[in-house]
Amino acid sequence: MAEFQAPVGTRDVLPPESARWAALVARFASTVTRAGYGLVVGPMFEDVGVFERVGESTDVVRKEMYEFDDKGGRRIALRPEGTAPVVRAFVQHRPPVPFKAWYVAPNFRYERPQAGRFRQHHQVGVEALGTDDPDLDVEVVALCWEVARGLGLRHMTLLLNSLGDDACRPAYLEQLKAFLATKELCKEHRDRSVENPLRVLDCKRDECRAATAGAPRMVDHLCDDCRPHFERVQRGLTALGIPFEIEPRLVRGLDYYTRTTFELASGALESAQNAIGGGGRYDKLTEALGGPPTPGIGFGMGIERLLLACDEEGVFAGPERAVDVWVVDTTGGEAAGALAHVLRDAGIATDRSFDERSMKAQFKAADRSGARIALVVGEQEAAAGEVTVRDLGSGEQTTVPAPDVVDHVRKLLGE
RNA sequence: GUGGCCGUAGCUCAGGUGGUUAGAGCGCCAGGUUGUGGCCCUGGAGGUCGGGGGUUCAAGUCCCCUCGGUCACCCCA
Repeated sequence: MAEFQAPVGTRDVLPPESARWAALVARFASTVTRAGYGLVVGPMFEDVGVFERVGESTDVVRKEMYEFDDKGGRRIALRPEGTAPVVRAFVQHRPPVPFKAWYVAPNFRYERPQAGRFRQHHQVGVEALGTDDPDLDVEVVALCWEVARGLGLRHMTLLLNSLGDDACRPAYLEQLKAFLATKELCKEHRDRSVENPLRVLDCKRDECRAATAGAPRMVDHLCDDCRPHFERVQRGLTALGIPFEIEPRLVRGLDYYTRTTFELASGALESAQNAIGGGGRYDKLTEALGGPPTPGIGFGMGIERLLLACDEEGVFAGPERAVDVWVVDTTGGEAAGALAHVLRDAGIATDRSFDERSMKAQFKAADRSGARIALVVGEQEAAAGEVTVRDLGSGEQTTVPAPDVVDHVRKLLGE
């Protein structure tokens, strides 16, 4: 047991697993970039207020934040979620709308780790601000769906709901509150139900589950703005061939959501944590952070959970090899250095052995690396100014003049 | 925050009722093959038995504490 280990709830992602990680991020970036989303890079810690402002009654903010005072006495929190920082940046810089951004960043939540849950986890996500056009909802939800589909995931359920807006939600909340007042709730929500009755719908405990069985549903009380908005989102998704289920209990963990909320659940994950992505519309968030009224919508997807789901479904294995070519040099190693440099300069992924190991050892290393080709520089080749090119799959090899090596390798690699 | 299970080589694990120098497989290194990988054979390196305390003539093995891992509840990616 090493003296120092990664802190509780964190882990190290090393090669070769990290290559899969990088490939996932690249895939995500490609998908959303093609839809006009630009990368936003920001701090991974913020003034505590950025998060407090957006979710006072949520677990994430109430009891899971990593908070501390920095040396200047500022109250800091490691970001527990991705939306508030992007919205804070939007309010600070006021970029032209629609502002469509994507990110990849770590999130921190002080929870007990378990399968698919960490204290530091990583999310890729998008945020789009500046319009409440339901077509944007469709675009954003579709991106989330397509990213997962693109990885090869098939066993997924898209849950959809609408939480209404300022026009219809207050009246609904009163109804819900009145309904819940006659029920026995779990100890957690006995008091909190007044503060935020929606939370009760989300509670998994038996008491609350039973109490909310016949509760009024927000989707049945949407106003004349929200109802057609929600209907258009559904029509749009249907038109794109994206299947979804209306889930009236879907509240999500953060308070800022309005209208559309959604969650992508994996049917392949057997653990309790099966949400691989989630998000929704947050039309009041910019104002809460001191900005001009600006509607927005976004989602986040958990990289760890996406990869877990991929494991379960046996898809998205990641890159097979790290390099295509391995240089074997028994003349001291300088020739390997020179040859590797030339190949790398030509865009061919190349590695080599160090420490003047035996030819046998170098070939073993070549084999283990997964390289398809070994280049051999021994005494004979060095003397003749040649290089032996060996196909590690078939075992066939030929010796060519050193200047022709790159061309030969390219041909063998099928480029 | 609460609870279950588990901590022996880099990894996966053996080590009845406590008793001599703690083992295996895989991996790693070297040799068999003084210019060649995958298969095979041989050898080698590698362990504060998570840590601390206690019981005992004697603790990997029993007791306590602690740290860590894992799974679950709540909630979430």
